[in-house]
Amino acid sequence: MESEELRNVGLKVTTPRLKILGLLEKATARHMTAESIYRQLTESGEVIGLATVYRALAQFEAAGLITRHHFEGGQTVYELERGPHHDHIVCVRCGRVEEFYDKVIEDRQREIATKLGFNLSDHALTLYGECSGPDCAGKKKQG
Amino acid sequence: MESEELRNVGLKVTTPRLKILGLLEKATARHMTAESIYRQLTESGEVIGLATVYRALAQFEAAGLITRHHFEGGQTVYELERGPHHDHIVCVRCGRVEEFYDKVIEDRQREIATKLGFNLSDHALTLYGECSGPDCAGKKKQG
DNA sequence: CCGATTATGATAATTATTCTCACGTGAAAA
DNA sequence: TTTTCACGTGAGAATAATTATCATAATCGG
Ligand SMILES: [Zn+2]
Ligand SMILES: [Zn+2]
Ligand SMILES: [Zn+2]
Ligand SMILES: [Zn+2]
Repeated sequence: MESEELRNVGLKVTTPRLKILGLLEKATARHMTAESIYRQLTESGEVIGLATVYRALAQFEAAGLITRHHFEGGQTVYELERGPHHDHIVCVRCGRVEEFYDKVIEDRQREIATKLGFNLSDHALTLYGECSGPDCAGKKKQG
Repeated sequence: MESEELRNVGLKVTTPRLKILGLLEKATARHMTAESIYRQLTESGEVIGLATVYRALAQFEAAGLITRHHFEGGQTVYELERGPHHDHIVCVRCGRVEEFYDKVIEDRQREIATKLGFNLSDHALTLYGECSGPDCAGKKKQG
């Protein structure tokens, strides 16, 4: 139950928090912006403030329930922190996001940080390119 | 001469552009924000508009003269595109930025993109951690 | 030097996010 | 249950970063 998740991290169980967590669970879109979360909830009849969405997301992130990513183009997305760590590759044409995990890269990062005298605490790796998905395949070389 | 650089990429040689390029050359700080560039120029007596700084930076980036990086904490920095590609490691405490290049990681990225059906065009890799520099060494565990 | 074109500075407008605050709610205690 | 009160919430104001507007000014080929 989502209520448990909230209690486990010391957050009161409130309707807005449950709605937001619930939305993120419905893997409809693993990566959502604060705005899209607000919009989806509002459009489905919920009465919620955008500020509440931002507040909840910040708390969830601090509690480790979700992760935030800054992609180019100014979009900041959030996703549930379920399963192991992974990084992203974003299609610069259609915006599709895929995930990947590469042990070699992860290990190298730690080595590099150590070599430079840093105590690695986090990292952000995002690849950008054109994908071959249905939304992109036919759009080559056109406006 | 910086004027050459501008002409080579098809940009008119203007005072603001020269001042900004010049500032970036004076490796005083390899990584600068639009605001810091504006401030330094203004404080040194130049009359320049912040909008002009943003415009010039965008044009320089489009022309490949400089590169832009989005770091956590909302800071967007620009740096001259001189020498080979590199990524960054940022100290989360003092903000110090170091650069590194790792062939293993660069190669893996390309392989990963290919495997996922993407035509890799760019990537952003930033490591975060605490450094052992002079500004940080003594600040452990204190506010 | 001249004029068409492009750039610039001041400032308004946008966008994304955070803050403020009066009011509402969760949950521990009575 | 009811009480209590710290904490959460919605609406909208306030910030911060970036972009757009526009009248004026500078660039540069002729
Ligand atoms: Zn990773
Ligand atoms: Zn993801
Ligand atoms: Zn790289
Ligand atoms: Zn440091």
